[in-house]
Amino acid sequence: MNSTTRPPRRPRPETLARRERILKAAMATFGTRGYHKGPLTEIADQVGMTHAGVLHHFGSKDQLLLEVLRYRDESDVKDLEGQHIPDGIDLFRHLVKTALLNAQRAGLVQAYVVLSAESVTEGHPARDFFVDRYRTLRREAGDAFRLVCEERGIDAPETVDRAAASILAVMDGLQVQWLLEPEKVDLAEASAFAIEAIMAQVLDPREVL
Amino acid sequence: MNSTTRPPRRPRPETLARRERILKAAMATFGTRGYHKGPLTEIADQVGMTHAGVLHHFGSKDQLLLEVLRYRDESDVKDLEGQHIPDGIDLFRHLVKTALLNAQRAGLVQAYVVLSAESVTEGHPARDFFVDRYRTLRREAGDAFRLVCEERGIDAPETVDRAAASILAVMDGLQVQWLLEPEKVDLAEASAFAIEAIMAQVLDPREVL
DNA sequence: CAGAACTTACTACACAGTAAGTAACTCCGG
DNA sequence: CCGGAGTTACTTACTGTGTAGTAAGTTCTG
Repeated sequence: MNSTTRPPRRPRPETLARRERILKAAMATFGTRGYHKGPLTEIADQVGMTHAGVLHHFGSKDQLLLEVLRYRDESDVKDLEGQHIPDGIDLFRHLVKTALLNAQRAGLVQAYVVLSAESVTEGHPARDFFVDRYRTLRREAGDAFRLVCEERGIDAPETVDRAAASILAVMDGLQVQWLLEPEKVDLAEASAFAIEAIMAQVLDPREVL
Repeated sequence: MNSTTRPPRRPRPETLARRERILKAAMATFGTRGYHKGPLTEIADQVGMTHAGVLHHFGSKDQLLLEVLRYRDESDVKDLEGQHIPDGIDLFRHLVKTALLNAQRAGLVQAYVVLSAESVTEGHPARDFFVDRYRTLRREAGDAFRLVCEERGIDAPETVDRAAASILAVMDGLQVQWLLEPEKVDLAEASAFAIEAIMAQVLDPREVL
C-alpha cells in the first residue's frame, strides 16, 4: 500500500462548466443523428475543441453517452427541487404536464426517442440504462395506481401493471409520431386523452370489444 | 432517342428467390444492429455472397432499406389474402390479434422499433416511409372509430383523431419495453388492455383527473 | 513542479461504393 | 439444334471517407 495516495483533487468550477457544455452538445448531436452516427467531432466543434479534448474528459464515446443520460436525469430531478416526486393521482397530472412541456423541447424528446429505441440493439451501451429506467417508471406508475385505488376504496385490479406500462408506452409512441409530423399530432392533447382513458379503465373497467 | 430500347427482360425466378433471401437477411441485420450500424457484409454473409453482390441487386444501401420495408408491407397484405382489411370494430380486434402475433416474432418487431425511431434523425432514408405509414394507419383507425360510433348511434367526438394516434402509439411503445424486458411486460395483454381503454373513452368519455 | 486541460498527429479499422473481370445463362438467326 | 452476341450475376480488388482511440507534446494553474 502506498500511503501517498493523492487526494483526487476535485476539478475547478470552470472545468465542470466545460463538461456540462459538452454534455449538452452531445445530447444535441445524439438526438439529431443518433448515437452510432453522431460523431465526436461534431460535439467537439460545438464547444470549440477537438474530439481528442472530449475524450480527455470522458474517456470514451460510450462513457460520454452514459454520462449524458445520467446528467439529464439529474437535471430533471433538480427541476422538481424541494418538491417531492408526486404521488397518487398527482403523478398522472405530472405526466400530463410533462407531455405539455415536451411539446416545447423537440430536441430532448428526439434524443430520448432515438436513444431508447437504439438501445434495444445488440450490445448497445445504453441498454442497461433504459432497462432500469422503464423498470423504475413502471414501478412508480403502478404504485400511484394502487394508491389512487386505495383512496377510492377500490381493490386495485391486476390490470395496474399493464396500465402502468401502457401509459409510458403511449407517451413514447406519440412522441415518435409527433416528431415525424408535428402539425398532425398534438402531443399534449393526445397524451392527456390516452392517460385519462387508461386511468378510467383501471378504476372502472368496461368491455367494448 | 434510340429506337433500340431493349425490353427490360424480367428476371428469372431463381434470381427473385435470391433477392428475397437478401431482403430477409437485411431485415434481420437492420433489426438487430440498426440501419447505420448494420453492415452490408453481414447481410451478404447470410446469403453466401459478398457485399458487392448485394449492391449489384439493389444499387445502394438506402435503396435496399426501402425495398425491405416495401417487401414487408407486401407480405403483410398477402397474409390477409382474399380477406379485406377489416373495418370498424374488426380493425381493433385485428390490432389485438396482431399484438398477439407480434409477441412470437421479436425479430420483426425489433426491426420496426429500431428503424422507425432511427427514421426521425436528420436525412434518414426511411423517413418518408414512416411518415406515410403512420399517416395511413391513423386514417384507417380514425375511420374505424367513426364507423363504430355511427353503428352505435353516437356522434363521433373530436377525440377520435387523438385516440387513433394513441392506439398506434401504445402498441409501439409497449414493443420497446417488451424488447428490453420480455418477462416483465406482456405485450399481448397490455396492448389489448390499452386498446380497450382508449376505445371505451372514445365511446363514452369519463373524467378522472 | 505536478497534474489538468488541452492540441496535433497518427493509427487502425469499418464500411459503402466503383471498376474491371469472369462464368453462366438467354435469346435469336441460321 | 447450334453458336455466338448480349445480359445477368456475381467476384476480387481497390478507393475514399468517416471515425474512435492513442501517444506525445505544450501551456496553464494551483
